[in-house]
Amino acid sequence: MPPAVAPRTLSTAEDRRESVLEAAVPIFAERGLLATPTTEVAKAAGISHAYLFRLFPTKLDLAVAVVTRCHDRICEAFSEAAAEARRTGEDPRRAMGEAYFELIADRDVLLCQMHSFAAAAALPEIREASRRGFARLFALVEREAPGTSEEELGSFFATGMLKNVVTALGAADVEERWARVLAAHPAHEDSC
Amino acid sequence: MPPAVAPRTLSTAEDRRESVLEAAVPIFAERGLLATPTTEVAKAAGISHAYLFRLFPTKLDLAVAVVTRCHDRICEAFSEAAAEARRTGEDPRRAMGEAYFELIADRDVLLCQMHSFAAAAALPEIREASRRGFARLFALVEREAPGTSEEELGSFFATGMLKNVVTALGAADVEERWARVLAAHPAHEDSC
DNA sequence: TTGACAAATGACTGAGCACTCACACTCTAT
DNA sequence: ATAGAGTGTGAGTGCTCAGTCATTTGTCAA
Repeated sequence: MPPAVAPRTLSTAEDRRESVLEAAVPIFAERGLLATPTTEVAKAAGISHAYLFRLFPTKLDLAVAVVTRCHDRICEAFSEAAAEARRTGEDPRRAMGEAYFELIADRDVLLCQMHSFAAAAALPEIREASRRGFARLFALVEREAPGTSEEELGSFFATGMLKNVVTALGAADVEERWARVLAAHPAHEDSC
Repeated sequence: MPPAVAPRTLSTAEDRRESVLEAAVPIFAERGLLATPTTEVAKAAGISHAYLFRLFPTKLDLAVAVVTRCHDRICEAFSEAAAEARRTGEDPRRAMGEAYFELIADRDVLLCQMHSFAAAAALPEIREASRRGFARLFALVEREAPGTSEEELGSFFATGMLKNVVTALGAADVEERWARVLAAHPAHEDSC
């Protein structure tokens, strides 16, 4: 609503879109961006299938919104962790890493993100959304942890991507050497 | 072929399965394990849809075979690179990293792998196949690059997972700082 | 030749799915 | 009251797709 004319409450349609996204994230996480039926999203959001398409004209529009929402959540978690670290004098980079690990523990955000990366190659709209998300995240880390070298930034994101896979595979439940070693990484927790 | 009984040529059905897998990898790479229609796989493999289901009883069976095939390819590339490095006196770990980077350049194997990781959470059969693949790969690296510390193993695989995402997002085509920095990682190329 | 078995297919089926349309209902401003 | 805009839905429509079945074709041994 660009003009300041309306002093009234938020548009209900906008609220609906919000709650639909909230409901959609775990569903897309399960089956992926293409294989998730919109009927299930509508059911989970408690609205009719027809109305879902009034709110999001196509399934792809919905998928893009879901991916963007996931990146929003990660950015949010990083910001909060960094602010907290600044307050307590902790290392902000490490705080963000830990916040990420906590965030992906519930797997919904994690899996949406992984599905979006995998689908990015085939769907330009998803690719753009994923790139935007990564760019925002990268800028945020650089801003909140100033003085981090390019080398360290690379390691930071590499570790995050490994955590993604390790979590998606449920390595914590596997009693094998590869799972133990990779789940424990990084073990050092200081510079080299 | 475990028993030495049959001195005759390979079963033709087995050959077909091979060529179907070969054709299926790029197709699953595009749309993912769930959203790829079996009709397209059959068409690409040059067989009827009906016969596809004789060769692979369900779509999930086919998907598991495709995932396994991708891990086979990676293992193969690693083995060859390590053997070559042993011959020339190069660092085998670095050789394997480079071989991986070359392998995923064509994206088919890469994308199948990423789709499988994302789908692993929801599909137990895919999860098992992915874990098996990761386990094989890990063991291979440990065997071919003996003396590698757990820390280094973690970094090795973390870098690989970052390369996956960077490649899937086509970061090489993006003129932004995040893309440049992450695509360049790791820049050091020696121990710390 | 024939019998037997494996390879292979065309033509279905039944379910699910993205998306639409005509039609309510519910506000609020006049 | 009532018009008009926005919220919301039931009932489709036409298509796609996983999986099946009856049948044909190819191969080879006796």
